[in-house]
Amino acid sequence: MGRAPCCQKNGLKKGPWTSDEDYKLSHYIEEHGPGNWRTLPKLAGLERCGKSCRLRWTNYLRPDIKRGRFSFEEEETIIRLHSVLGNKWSAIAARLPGRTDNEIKNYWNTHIRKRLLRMGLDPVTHTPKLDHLIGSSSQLNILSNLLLALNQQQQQQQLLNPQLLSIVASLLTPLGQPIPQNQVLFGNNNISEQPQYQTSWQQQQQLKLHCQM
DNA sequence: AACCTGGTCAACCGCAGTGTA
DNA sequence: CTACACTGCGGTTGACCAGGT
Repeated sequence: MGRAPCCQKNGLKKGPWTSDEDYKLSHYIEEHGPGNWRTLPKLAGLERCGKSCRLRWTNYLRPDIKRGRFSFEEEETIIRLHSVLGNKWSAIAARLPGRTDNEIKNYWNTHIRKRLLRMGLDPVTHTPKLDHLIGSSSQLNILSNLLLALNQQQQQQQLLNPQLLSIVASLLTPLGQPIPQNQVLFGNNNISEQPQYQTSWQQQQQLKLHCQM
């Protein structure tokens, strides 16, 4: 339970790695394996702490690391897994061969997070940001996004709040025309074909309340 | 050309979990 | 049971770069 001893004591090097250090580290690990990270730097002739070496190896030098841009499929996988796992970057990385948790975390924070925000989705909950929802002119788009998110969750066999579902269903129902639940939940393509939607203030408040839960 | 701003990402920091003496 | 060592993880930082003014 104790804290790891501070690794920067006694003049150990910090900051960006040189190609010489990279060579020493990867050469040593290829010959001996990582073994004990604490003793590795000394044995490999590096003036770094073990923690720094481990990070450099796992995030950069490991031979099975896939570099370059994330594919569309990878991006979709990250979004889907994040909606289930949250900020469990290592768990997400475990399902994306060749990608590191650090890389995924960076990609999330710099690309995906912003994209979701632009779409009016909360990057934490993957549900519509209700600040946008209330009084927004693009209410229908946001509700569609919510449906999409719910649909994804359902496909992943997650537990859904039935009350939330019924609220969303009612929000998307044309005035005085109840529509079958299946159509709402699985007929995303039909959303744009619905003639007219009205959302009452009470419905919005209800939804807000449920989404905050 | 110089400066500013925002995006990107490698690396660091600190905490928590686990193993062991 | 306790203390310590080691490892792993998530959040944050800061250097670097490109594009805009």
